[in-house]
Amino acid sequence: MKKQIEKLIQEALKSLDINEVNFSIEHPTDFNNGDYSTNVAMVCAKQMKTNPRDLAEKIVALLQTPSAFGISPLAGGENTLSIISKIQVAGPGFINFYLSREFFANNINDILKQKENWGKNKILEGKKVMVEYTDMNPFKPFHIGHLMTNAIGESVSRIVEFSGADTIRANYQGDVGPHVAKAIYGILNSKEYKELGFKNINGSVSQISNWIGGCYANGSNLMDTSEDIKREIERINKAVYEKSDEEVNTVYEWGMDITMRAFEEIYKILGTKFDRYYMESVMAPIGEKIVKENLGKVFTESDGAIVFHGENFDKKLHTRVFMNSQGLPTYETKEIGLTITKFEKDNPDISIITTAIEQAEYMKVVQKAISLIHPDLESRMKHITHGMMKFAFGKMSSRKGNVITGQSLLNDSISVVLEKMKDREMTEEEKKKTSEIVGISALKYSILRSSLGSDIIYDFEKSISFEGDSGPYLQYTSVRANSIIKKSESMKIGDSNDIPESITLLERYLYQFPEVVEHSYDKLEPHHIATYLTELASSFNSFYGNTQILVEENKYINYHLNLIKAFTSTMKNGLWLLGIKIPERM
RNA sequence: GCCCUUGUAGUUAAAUGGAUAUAACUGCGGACUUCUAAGCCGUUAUUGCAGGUUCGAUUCCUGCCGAGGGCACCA
Repeated sequence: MKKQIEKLIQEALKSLDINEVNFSIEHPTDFNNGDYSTNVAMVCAKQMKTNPRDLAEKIVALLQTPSAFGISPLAGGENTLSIISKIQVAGPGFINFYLSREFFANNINDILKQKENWGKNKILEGKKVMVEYTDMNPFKPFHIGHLMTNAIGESVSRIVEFSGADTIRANYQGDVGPHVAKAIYGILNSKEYKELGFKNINGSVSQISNWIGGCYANGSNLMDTSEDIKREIERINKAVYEKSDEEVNTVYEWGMDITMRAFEEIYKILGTKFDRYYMESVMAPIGEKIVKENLGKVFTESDGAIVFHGENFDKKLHTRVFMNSQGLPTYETKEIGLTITKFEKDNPDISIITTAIEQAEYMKVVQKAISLIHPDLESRMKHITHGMMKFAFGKMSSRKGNVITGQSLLNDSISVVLEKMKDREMTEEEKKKTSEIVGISALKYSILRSSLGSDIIYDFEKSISFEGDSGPYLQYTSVRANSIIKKSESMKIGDSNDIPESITLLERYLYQFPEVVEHSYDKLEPHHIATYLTELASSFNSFYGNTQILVEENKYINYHLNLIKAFTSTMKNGLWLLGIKIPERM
């Protein structure tokens, strides 16, 4: 559509002897100003030494008459042209295009035909895209920061998938390192373990996993209190690497298994299924080899360590250590091992990593080092960063134990939903299932509704909403629409195909869905979809509130039902992109 | 000190350089009693400050102020 309008204007410009101008075609914020609008007259006015309105009038005249370039938009030519009903000059010189009744009616049929493919594009057709997100650390709790990365990463994966790519979801886990040693120290010195060993540690996988998270916090805190404990944790750390202590090995295996299973339970609730799991301990030697091979070329020795002087290649970068002076690989080196592994094994066309913003500068340096070794990878690595989740009263730290776990937040959200549903006539089973779907959507939406840059100050009352601009609002609207369709199936409905003359706001939003998906991919920002769906749902609710659909007097009933079906298709696809499911009832 | 991100109604957010800055929450007021009221309708703006570029700036550039993050052996 946009391209067709652009072509028309290009033709008109050519006949005015204007070439190579960058003009834009966009949707006016106010629908009174048409469905599409272009600023071309303002852009060219100076060059043509005329005022924008006069030029705009001239262009419109060309567009409206069969002309030298042989297209007559209003004459109903082959493809385009019965779709535009009016072209008008307005404001400082905008040319506004109004789409025709016919266009909107055809669009609804189109949506019904395309169903689950409605909104997809082919930008990434034939390409392979890897998206890494969530990046859990075994032995540490799944907290709300991970919830954030997961919601964003999953949505980005789905947007990429909708754009035609073969999508691979990846998760990178810190299976070794000081945090593991601290947790193991905490476990070994817990009352429960000391008395009866593992026999004394009961509960569900997630409960035990929480308990391990507590042990980690204890271990961290104790480390600061005595040199002996610090030395003991260092010993455990070494033992984990070398697998040299039998008791440590046993606790390690047990803890890894439990925490990884607990994560898997949460991924399942959240709707994520990873295709690849990478472990830090495996990536370390791979990265180490690469760093050593490029010593003297990319990396340099300094004070006994191996470093990369980023500032020598880009003054905005800085120096980072890749191998410390004891000869051990740092996180930077592991990142290199990870990146190279990804490209060697899966060879994605694009590799996207999603993390909090604190990793931004670090990642730039590491990616620079990698692209010096493999220049062809530079344009294929993308890093998406998002703000951090914070408490109103300071930074959250799993080391201090003041974290809100993902699970407890989910539970809070779900119980709010249950409270709202207490008077609904549903089985307990259905209530439970529904409250889970709705509770998660409230959380996900609160994360995905805003652009990725800024921090989110976490406040359950304020940030998790169930009304208005919220996930449940979108679900509720879909449920209401579905229930009309369901009811209509058991009714006798005439076969009138009348189409109302006036065009609803709902229709003016519907056809824009594929454009929004494309834009969202282009920016790699899911919030454009969230914003759009809220506008779309709001336009549906207005329509719903002002129109009685399933009544005999409604002569447009078939058209309305198709419109509603087109709406529910769009909502379903759009919410899928946000990782949100729609319940049967709520 | 240098670098990155960020600053929009009382609050939380939106706005590929466009027209009268868009919503939600809160407050106040209202309608229907019908397909789910988690809904609908009405009612509030010096875009942190000062310059610049532009026909046009919340958006781009410069400086200042505030918030968060990063800058050598943590992950």
